[in-house]
Amino acid sequence: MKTYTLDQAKDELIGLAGSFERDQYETELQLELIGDMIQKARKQRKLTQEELGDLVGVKKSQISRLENNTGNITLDTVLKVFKALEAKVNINIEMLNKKVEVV
Amino acid sequence: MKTYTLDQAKDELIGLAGSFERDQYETELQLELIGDMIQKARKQRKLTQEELGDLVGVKKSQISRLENNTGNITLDTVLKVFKALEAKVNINIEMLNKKVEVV
DNA sequence: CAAATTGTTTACATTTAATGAAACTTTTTG
DNA sequence: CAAAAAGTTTCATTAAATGTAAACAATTTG
Repeated sequence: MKTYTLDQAKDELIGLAGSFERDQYETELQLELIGDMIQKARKQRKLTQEELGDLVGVKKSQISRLENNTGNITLDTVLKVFKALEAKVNINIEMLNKKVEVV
Repeated sequence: MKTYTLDQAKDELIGLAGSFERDQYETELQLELIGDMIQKARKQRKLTQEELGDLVGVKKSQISRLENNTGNITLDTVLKVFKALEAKVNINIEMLNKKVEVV
């Protein structure tokens, strides 16, 4: 596998490895985690990288790169991949410390 | 302003325009909406595009492009901008129709 | 209304994401 | 273990994101 940080996150966010108690993964958006979420979703679908690649319309090598957080993925790519995985992507923006001027 | 679709979304997702009842915006991730979320957050902070640009480290023209959904933003940029806006970005992946093979 | 501020668009350069092909590595299977 | 399958990495190319500056346009203000 890869780094420990990812595994920690996975355990915490997705439940124990191997179990499918949840079908919804939520976390703070981080570049390093998006690839992992792709991989997790792909494995849940029991697809190989090549199969997912076929669904998305790219080669398996590209899927590998996306999963391994090479570079800096674009939103378009995120959406394409999760659409192929029949997953819905939600985003949530939380404003911190309400410094809003009350005019 | 821009298109009606965005306004509809805003009304539905963020509450009536002008009111700040919510400080959290959540929606299905769409390329066309991310720019709007940036703009909404920026305005909530009472910042001009130039000021936000300074915080992020880019020119105001770039902020404009991001808000107007020119192109296809990268996750890195998404994170940079919302960090400057002191906002937390959460992402949520929801697996649809559980086609998971039960091995 | 005129000036100032704010936001948009364009032109051009630079960087980088996306991608395929093929070699290479790792894992799985029989 | 050997073959097959799955995954990773390298090399090269293309397209697009990003950056800056400057010209424009729109909005706000006095």
